[in-house]
Amino acid sequence: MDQEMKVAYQDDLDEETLFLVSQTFKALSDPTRIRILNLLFKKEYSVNEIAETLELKQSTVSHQLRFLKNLRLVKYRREGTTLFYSQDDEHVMNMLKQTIEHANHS
Amino acid sequence: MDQEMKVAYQDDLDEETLFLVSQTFKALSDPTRIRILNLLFKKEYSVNEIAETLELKQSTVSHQLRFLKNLRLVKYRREGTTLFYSQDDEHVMNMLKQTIEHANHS
DNA sequence: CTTAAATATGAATATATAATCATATATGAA
DNA sequence: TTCATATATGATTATATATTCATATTTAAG
Repeated sequence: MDQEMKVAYQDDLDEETLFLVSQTFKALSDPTRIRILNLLFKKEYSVNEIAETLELKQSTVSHQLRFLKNLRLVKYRREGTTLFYSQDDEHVMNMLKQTIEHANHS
Repeated sequence: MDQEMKVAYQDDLDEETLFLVSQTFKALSDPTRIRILNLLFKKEYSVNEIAETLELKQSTVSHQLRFLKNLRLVKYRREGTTLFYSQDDEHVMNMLKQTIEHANHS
């Protein structure tokens, strides 16, 4: 490896890490997604239940769930025509919980 | 308080919390800001040092530092015409460090 | 095979965001 | 005061994002 590249990168992050980290935090940077994940702390919810509870359009919830699903932050199980979504990443959910608590008593 | 409002809000977050939490994560959702904060793990840097190290425009760095400063994630001290920026939020920096490590061995 | 219910999807739109350029401001030295 | 250096700021532009509407798809029931 070239000496100059080493120097240039020694205090910087590689692209893959940067992408993964930024995507993870981006998932938690939108109020709607935070509200959805906050629901999923306690139990699983169907798409419609989330929409009703949070007073959001069904399509809004579905789009955001797809986003969260792609990042493997949520998973679902099917029961007939109903899909029950639940959390699927302990690390991220813990960060969210911590930050909510941090924000609450500040 | 109205019964209906209670019901609507019981599993939801209040607006202020939601704003604080989303802003915090938004700060960490941009690759450029992540790279800047990643530098500040080790030591303080001037604006120009950050720009040179990360090969960014001076104005880009300055804009992003203002963003991070507004959220009190960084602070600075002056030495002549030079401003040295450093980290100013342990909780957020720990989250970032954890997530970088998590991303690195995955 | 039709229908109803639940969910997903695509297109459109409005808004937010990041980077850049040009320039302003601030500090200290001469 | 003049100048050089470091940093900040405002305006512009390009891109990304979230929401919405309309409609498609999927599943199970009848």
